[in-house]
Amino acid sequence: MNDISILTKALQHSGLRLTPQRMAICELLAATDRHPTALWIYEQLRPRYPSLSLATVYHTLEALVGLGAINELGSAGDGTVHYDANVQPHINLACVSCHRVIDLPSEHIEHVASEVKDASGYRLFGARILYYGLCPECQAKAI
Amino acid sequence: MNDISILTKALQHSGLRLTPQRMAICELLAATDRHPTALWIYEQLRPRYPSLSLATVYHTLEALVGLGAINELGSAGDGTVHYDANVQPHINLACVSCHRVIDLPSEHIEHVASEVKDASGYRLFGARILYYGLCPECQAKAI
DNA sequence: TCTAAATTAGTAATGATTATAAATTGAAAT
DNA sequence: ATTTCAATTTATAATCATTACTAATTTAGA
Ligand SMILES: [Mn+2]
Ligand SMILES: [Mn+2]
Ligand SMILES: [Zn+2]
Ligand SMILES: [Zn+2]
Repeated sequence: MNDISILTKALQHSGLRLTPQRMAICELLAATDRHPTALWIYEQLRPRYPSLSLATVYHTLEALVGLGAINELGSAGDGTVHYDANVQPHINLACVSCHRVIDLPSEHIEHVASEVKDASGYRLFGARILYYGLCPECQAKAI
Repeated sequence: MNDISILTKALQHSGLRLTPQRMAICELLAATDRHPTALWIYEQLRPRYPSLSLATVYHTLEALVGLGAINELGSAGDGTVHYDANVQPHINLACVSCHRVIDLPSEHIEHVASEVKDASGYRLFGARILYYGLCPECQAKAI
């Protein structure tokens, strides 16, 4: 869904090695429109990389967040951190019942992003633009 | 900084009792422009309420989040959840070094909020509009 | 090939949060 | 006023996502 080279180049440019494990994590992050957790990534890759460690997944995600290559969205009602490989300004919608996170494109949020970049004085690493509630499916179930 | 009656009325209207502990937590939330954690609230109130339990603080915050009376912003680089009693649309800036969260008013984000409310199809509880990075003071220290 | 630093894997430790259960409170109903 | 009963609080234990640690492995460069 996103460009894997953004992720891999971020790692390489910062002097970090592009190991097979990191490459696989970047591939997965770039290919999915989900907003994965460390555990989900680990479980997806385990069949192909049986020796992969969950600690490696956490380390890689931490590195990518520090480089601004992915965003750390936080919990979706499930107590675990969700990540977003799409760092283009957009809105995320989290359902606190089914714990899914989806995207909602928005022109307004692009203005917000440049507003913050220009006026905050902060050195920005990432953004957490997320509304939480009940998705239409889970609303229907709840009735 | 905010209106305490919004918080207390939310509790009462939902059938929850307005106990002294809950009242004190709401007062603190409404009075501060910090974005407190459960532990900070607990430590602030302990002198006045020596018997207060940290569990009660967590329960009250959970209830207020469920009612949409406060927002759950997530971590500011410190691994603990920060809350925001100001649910009016605005931008939050978190410093991952000093773990402070400040507000940045924005007209654009108000448009985003109504956009999401009208077009998402979600029943919304709250928002997490937060940019993270290094504040000007921590940038200066880092040099 | 040799060397040293980076990385990984495996496991232990941490600590924020949640669960549990007994004690307390408080709003009715009698 | 007393009783009743559910809600709430407190204290403590349990959970579990994440981080820390260490030995083994990999890899880039000399
Ligand atoms: Mn997204
Ligand atoms: Mn705020
Ligand atoms: Zn849902
Ligand atoms: Zn700072």
